[in-house]
Amino acid sequence: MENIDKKVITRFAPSPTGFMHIGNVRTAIYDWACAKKNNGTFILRIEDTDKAREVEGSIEHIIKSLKWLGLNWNEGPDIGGPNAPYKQSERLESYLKYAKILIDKGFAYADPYTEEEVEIMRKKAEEEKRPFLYRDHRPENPPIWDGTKPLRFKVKDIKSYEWDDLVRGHLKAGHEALDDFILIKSDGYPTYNFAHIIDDLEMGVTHILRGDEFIASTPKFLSVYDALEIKRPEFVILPPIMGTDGRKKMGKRDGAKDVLEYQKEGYLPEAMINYLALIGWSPVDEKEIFSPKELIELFDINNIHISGGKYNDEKLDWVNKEHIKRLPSDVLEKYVFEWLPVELQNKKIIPLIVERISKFGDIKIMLEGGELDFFYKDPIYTKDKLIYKTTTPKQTLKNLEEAKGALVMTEESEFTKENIKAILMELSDKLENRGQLLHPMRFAFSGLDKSPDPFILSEILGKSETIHRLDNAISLLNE
RNA sequence: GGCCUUAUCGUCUAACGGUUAGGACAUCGGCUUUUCAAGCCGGUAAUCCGGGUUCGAUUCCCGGUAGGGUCACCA
Repeated sequence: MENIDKKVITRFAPSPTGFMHIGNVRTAIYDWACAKKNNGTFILRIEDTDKAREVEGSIEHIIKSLKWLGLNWNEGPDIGGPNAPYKQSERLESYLKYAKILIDKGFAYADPYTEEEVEIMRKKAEEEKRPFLYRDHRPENPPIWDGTKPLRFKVKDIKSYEWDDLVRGHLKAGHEALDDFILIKSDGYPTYNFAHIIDDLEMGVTHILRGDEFIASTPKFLSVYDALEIKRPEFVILPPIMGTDGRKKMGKRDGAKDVLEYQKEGYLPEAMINYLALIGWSPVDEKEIFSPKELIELFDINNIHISGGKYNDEKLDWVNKEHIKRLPSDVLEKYVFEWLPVELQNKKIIPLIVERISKFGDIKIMLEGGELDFFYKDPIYTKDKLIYKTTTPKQTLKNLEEAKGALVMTEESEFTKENIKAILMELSDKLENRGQLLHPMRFAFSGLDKSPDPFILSEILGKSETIHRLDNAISLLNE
């Protein structure tokens, strides 16, 4: 409410340690939707302060993922902005500036110990079954900080912090959550705990959306805000996304895959956004299928859930299918044709494919199963396959010849599935069982146990090919 | 283990003290039908347990149980 006339500024701040998985993506979606909803600014910032864990090519990969999804940012490393640069490794001066302020205020000091020495103290505390706190070992007369030692924050006021989160409400932490943590590492790079605060301050970020793993370190952040005497942004804790199996939070280890894999499998970006938005948030009217544009309109931080949800790819498939159904025909055609060999790139077979897939990658499976072979080559099958269970070869032959006779009389321009259905239904209704005609027809066209109906098949094949395949079946029966 | 936190059908969720606890996915059944798919109709299925507060608790409070998070020179 205090931000009512203030512009909303959010940021998505991944570290370049690998690909984007659905957890990262959902955070980005909420950041994006939250900013867009309020006519605000959405910033992409790269948190590359851990050089050891950095993975080559990650930044490009992250940008590619976000672009595929259409989550466009207003400021970022690739496009710049008023608070450039947007990579933390290029913002070291800022961190140094605020580090000096903290030193001057007596809120920071050089850590004289080596990493190994601290580790020994930690182990000892562990053995004695008491929590390790660095501040219990705080040096009396720390050396002057020259940048070669870690710079630590000095907690002056050990207390239990309480604060308000826009999703979780009132939160609190024990005083042991407060410790003299490292602001700047011995390699000169800042830690997340420090860097994000400075960046958010300088970039004017109003809302920080992040996972619940940050609840425990929030008191550390608060103590920095206090020491710097700056106003903190709104905190928005997002519920975790659990993996399909088990109850563990979804991570790269268990099933969380690269979001670009979904692109490769033929999922629609708008479907990914739709489904992922729904894990941990839901609109007031229970609307389940929405476009990214509609999401922006519907989105409200107040409707973000508190507890976590499991990722479920069956529901993703359903959402994706719903989005495929809503695609304009020219866009749909473009997508489908990408997956088809040239000889199958025919508008007529699109509906037949679309009702059988939930993602475009399923087309590949149809192709491999030979489900679409009928379209460009004569089916191969044995005589007995033509005979419906309640009839004889002789009767089947008669039925097919009758049907052929009727279809031959049909004009090429009248060769639509509706007309064909009318003709064949009339004939088959006279029989003891419709299957006595319709089954051999279908088989003559497709040569498959499972296939679309003979009417649509016939329309797709066209008059001459239809007659040709009926002739093939008839001669097979005459053998 | 300490601290923090969460808890509605199998899954995602609605409910903001009073509902036959609603919807969606999945599942099952039916319709349609020559098979498959799609579509339409319908069914099964949930408030973790125990105490309070209240005329009345899914909802508020306490305890238990179970889950998650965190305790780095990672973010």
